[in-house]
Amino acid sequence: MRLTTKGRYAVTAMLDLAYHSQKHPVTLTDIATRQTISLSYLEQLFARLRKAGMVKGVRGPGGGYTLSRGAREINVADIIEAVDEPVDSTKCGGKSNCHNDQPCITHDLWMGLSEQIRAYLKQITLGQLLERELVSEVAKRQAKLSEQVIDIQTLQERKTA
Amino acid sequence: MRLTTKGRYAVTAMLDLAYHSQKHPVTLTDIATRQTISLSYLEQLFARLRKAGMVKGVRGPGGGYTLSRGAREINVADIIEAVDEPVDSTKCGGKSNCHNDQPCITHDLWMGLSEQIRAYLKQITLGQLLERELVSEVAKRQAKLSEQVIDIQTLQERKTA
DNA sequence: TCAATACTTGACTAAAATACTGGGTTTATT
DNA sequence: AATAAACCCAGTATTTTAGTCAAGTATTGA
Repeated sequence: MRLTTKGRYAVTAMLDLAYHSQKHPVTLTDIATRQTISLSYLEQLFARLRKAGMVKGVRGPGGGYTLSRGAREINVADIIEAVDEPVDSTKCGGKSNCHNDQPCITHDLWMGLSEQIRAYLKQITLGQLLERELVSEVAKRQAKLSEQVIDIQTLQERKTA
Repeated sequence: MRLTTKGRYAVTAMLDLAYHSQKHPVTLTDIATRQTISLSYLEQLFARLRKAGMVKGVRGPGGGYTLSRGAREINVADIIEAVDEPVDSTKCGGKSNCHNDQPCITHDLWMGLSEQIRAYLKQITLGQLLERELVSEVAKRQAKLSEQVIDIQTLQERKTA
């Protein structure tokens, strides 16, 4: 899970879209001027968001983009993953030479942390952000999270086994 | 708060250091070979980490780097912020033209989210990662977090006031 | 002292990602 | 038909990443 300006652009644009596309589709030109993002860059981002099934394009005059689901069904992690290139970050992936090795331990530690962040962003939806329920909503789900979350200790034990 | 490969390198290297520098200082050459990171790149990263006061360099034969504090006193957010360029991400900063404006609302929404992530990573220390207490430790602090966390609603109200 | 060790600094560079420009084509509305 | 919009590419400037190279400086052990 990376967190770059690209992801920020995507989330910002999706927030703008969610906010304005209640009745009519919203054109990328509108979002571009409101959020001061270049139109063509938005086109690139929305091409990916469309492929990921998060937005629907409506062609022709009066067209634009709408969310393909409710704002409450779209979470931040999915938006970021849709526009970001999938990062391998494995560096040892399936290689057998990296076995019970030091690099792999710290690698697993990072992976576990990264997974935590992803799980965290997965709980936060556009709807929550717009409705400003973020704090309470997230707080409510934290108990659940601590059980769902990837168990690093298990990962470690698999490695040394 | 960005989350890039650069930050990952830094955290990985710091984990390696925390793990190995219990008795003697650890040379960057050792970390470089263990974690397969180029020595000179590590030098760049550790120059920043040293300036941030997170590590101490020990010169001369038998020298190397050690943590300047206990592993439990060093959190992941600080490591990442030490090596990453400070991202402005304001885009409207102190400009008065961005007042009660649409861009600023979504901007604030993103800032609030970003702050949440930072607060989250701030709770996670090298010590926890090494001791594999991550899941339970974090779970314990979640109740506190929900109160400390930045209140987006307040931010919004300041804006429209 | 002297030499080995290791940190420090800076300039430079290749590669990748980011952000953007500009040209189109297609589709649907009026 | 004219227009407004999505959609599609090819290219490109900028920035960041990750690394190389080279010439230092400081410290310690023998």
